[in-house]
Amino acid sequence: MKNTGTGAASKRARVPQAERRRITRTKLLDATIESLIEKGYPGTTTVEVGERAGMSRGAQLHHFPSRADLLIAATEHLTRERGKEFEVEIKARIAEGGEPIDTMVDMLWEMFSDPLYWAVIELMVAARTDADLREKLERFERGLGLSIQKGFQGLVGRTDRDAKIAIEMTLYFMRGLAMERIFRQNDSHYKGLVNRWKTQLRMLLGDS
Amino acid sequence: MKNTGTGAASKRARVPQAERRRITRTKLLDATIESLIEKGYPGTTTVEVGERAGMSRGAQLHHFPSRADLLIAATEHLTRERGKEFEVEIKARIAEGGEPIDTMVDMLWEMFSDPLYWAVIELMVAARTDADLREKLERFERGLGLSIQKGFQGLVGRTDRDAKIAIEMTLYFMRGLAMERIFRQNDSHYKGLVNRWKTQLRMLLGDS
DNA sequence: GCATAAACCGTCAGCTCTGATTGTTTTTGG
DNA sequence: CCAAAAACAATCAGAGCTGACGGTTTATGC
Repeated sequence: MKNTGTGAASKRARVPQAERRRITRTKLLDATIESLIEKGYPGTTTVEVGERAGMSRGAQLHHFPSRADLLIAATEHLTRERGKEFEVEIKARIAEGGEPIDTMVDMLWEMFSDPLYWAVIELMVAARTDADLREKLERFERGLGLSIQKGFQGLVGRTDRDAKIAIEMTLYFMRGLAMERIFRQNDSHYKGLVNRWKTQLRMLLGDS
Repeated sequence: MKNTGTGAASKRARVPQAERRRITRTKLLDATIESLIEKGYPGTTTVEVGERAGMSRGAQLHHFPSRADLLIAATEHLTRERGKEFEVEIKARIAEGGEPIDTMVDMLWEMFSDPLYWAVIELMVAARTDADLREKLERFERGLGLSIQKGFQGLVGRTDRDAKIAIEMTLYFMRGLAMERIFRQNDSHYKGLVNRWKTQLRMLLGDS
């Protein structure tokens, strides 16, 4: 679609390097996340990822020289994906007339119960015994945490310590709840607990 | 101390098979847990465990023919260790004059923040993508859950649904909080949150 | 005691995973 | 159009892990 430099007629659509690079890397990183979700951290081998991405060994190693590079890049990939999205989405929902705290809690639970979060958990547990990974993932966690805090502040207009802690506790509760889903897949039960949490959160915020 | 069958004098203390077996297996299982804590699930190889236990390859494979057998046995080991202990311990502490709910929450946090719980988490996450392991670990979780529920019921005399759910929520909160320790090792911060939870729990129980 | 079985030992073959290497195609800059 | 660089391809050697195997020691039942 875009002629750069050369004469008049561009016969076929050449894909620029930068774009090819981006596409291939994305394919590989998506495959990594997918594998983390389905096979877990130990099952996510370089071969497994390569096959999922339909990528040759050479191409893969060209972009990510080692398995560690791949996994670390995967967490950065997650960071980009889940980055600012939260603040925007929550504002949108409130604008549609949702009750702020209910909406907040519901959105968080959607996030924690999303299959994508399994990948985060796999990486998190692996990060415990892997300093490099831990450093990257901490960035992710902190970033997401801040985004959530801001989203919340923007919606109830409270920046005090108690409000912050209330959100923090909410996140911990959600994480613990999310992990229970390893054993039990009873969505309605979880939904019930999440609803109870709304009341809890209101109390934590000193509301009634 | 006990002569079985043979004549009168038992010259030297022969170690009976059953005892040897128990000792060796325990050594191997302890080494497995230890390795899970230090090296994580993927790092817990059969060689690693064998070395930690100071055990030959043959002996190891005699008792646990495969790595999966070892890991599954390790969760059963955990189950035995952490079995009934909770009910007893909590009663003891209350008897010493501890305020029931505070004591309960403190004890739970001690449990979740114990290094041993890292092993549980490693197994839990691995169990998500491993059906055999999941089945065994579910047994562990359920058993522990029941033990905690009973301990709690015995101490406040409530068996209603709300009380049960309050405890359940407490466990989820603790689990999520425990995982945060992968990134931050700020014990006093966690202690503060745990203390706040005590208030939460009282509210959940309809106390004031 | 003695045969049997269980616990224990050390080595090895087979497999898988990783990352290195060499070669080919495609894009870019001049 | 051409040289250089980047993307892609395929094969391969090395390392680590698993589980099998044959052999040794120690306890047990008769």
